[in-house]
Amino acid sequence: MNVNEAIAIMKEEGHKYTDKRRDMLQLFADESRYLAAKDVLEALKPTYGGMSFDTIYRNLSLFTDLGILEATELDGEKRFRFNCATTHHHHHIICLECGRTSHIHHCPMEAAAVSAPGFEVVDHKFEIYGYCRECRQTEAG
Amino acid sequence: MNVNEAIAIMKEEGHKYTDKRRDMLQLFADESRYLAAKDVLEALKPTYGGMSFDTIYRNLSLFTDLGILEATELDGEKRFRFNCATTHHHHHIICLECGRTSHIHHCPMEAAAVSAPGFEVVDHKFEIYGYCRECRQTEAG
DNA sequence: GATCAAATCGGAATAATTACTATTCAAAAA
DNA sequence: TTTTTGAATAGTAATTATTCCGATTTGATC
Repeated sequence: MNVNEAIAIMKEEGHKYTDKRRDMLQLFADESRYLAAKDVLEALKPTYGGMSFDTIYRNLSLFTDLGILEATELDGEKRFRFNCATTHHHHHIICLECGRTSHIHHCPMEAAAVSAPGFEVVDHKFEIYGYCRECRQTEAG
Repeated sequence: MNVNEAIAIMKEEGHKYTDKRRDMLQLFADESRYLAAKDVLEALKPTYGGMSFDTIYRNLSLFTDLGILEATELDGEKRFRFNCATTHHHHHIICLECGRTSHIHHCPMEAAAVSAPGFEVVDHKFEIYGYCRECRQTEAG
């Protein structure tokens, strides 16, 4: 998934291509980490002074529905990142300080002998939380 | 972990034993599933008409700190359940409808060849979401 | 029973998110 | 290019979950 692919999907599905949508996509492409709604507002404030939260939330929701972004919930707020699992399914190691991520190339779903007969699985989550090397060094310094 | 153990821990740590705390613990012991703050209020409303959310949140937080409850975040709200991982570490299969849980007796942390050198792990989550047999039957019927 | 700190109540404050209406604008048609 | 039209947006109000705070109550200790 890259910005052009995302734009293609968006147009394909009959959604309008606006400056704000382009810049939001570019932001997520540039930052390979989880961002909250307020982070998006903060990042686009220099360009669009009065950008509405409504716009941000609506677009985050749209992009997630279209598979362009993936979402998780951490510390009381929803966070989004560019969907990097389109080529192969994987999970994330997430830094609690900066939101930076690494990949886990092992999906436990395969190994988990699901011991709940009759249970219909619709989703799963495997995430590791902690502090990345960079944040630990900053902290130490 | 059971109610008596929980009460023992609470007293041990110098916290007062109140009717509301006893009933909250009993509620979590009876329901082996994730409950949100409002679920607790709902359940204890017949006994204590005007129970404050402050009381509920404060106690949920206390119990979690003491290791009596474990918490997760789902669909915009924090949810809590009796800590059932005191004997052996495990994860949960969670019904999105009723919150009922089953155990996953396989922790992916052991197998996950963590590919983030320098990363300090502080927590991890492995959860499977879907619909349990009971809720699917209710839905179908 | 008296004392005191902790627990609780009730309501206000905060923060994230969603909803609503008037206005603006991208894209297709003329 | 201009017109048209419905989707997108701004600005603000409403909603929901959670936390905070001063006044009051209560469990545990003496």
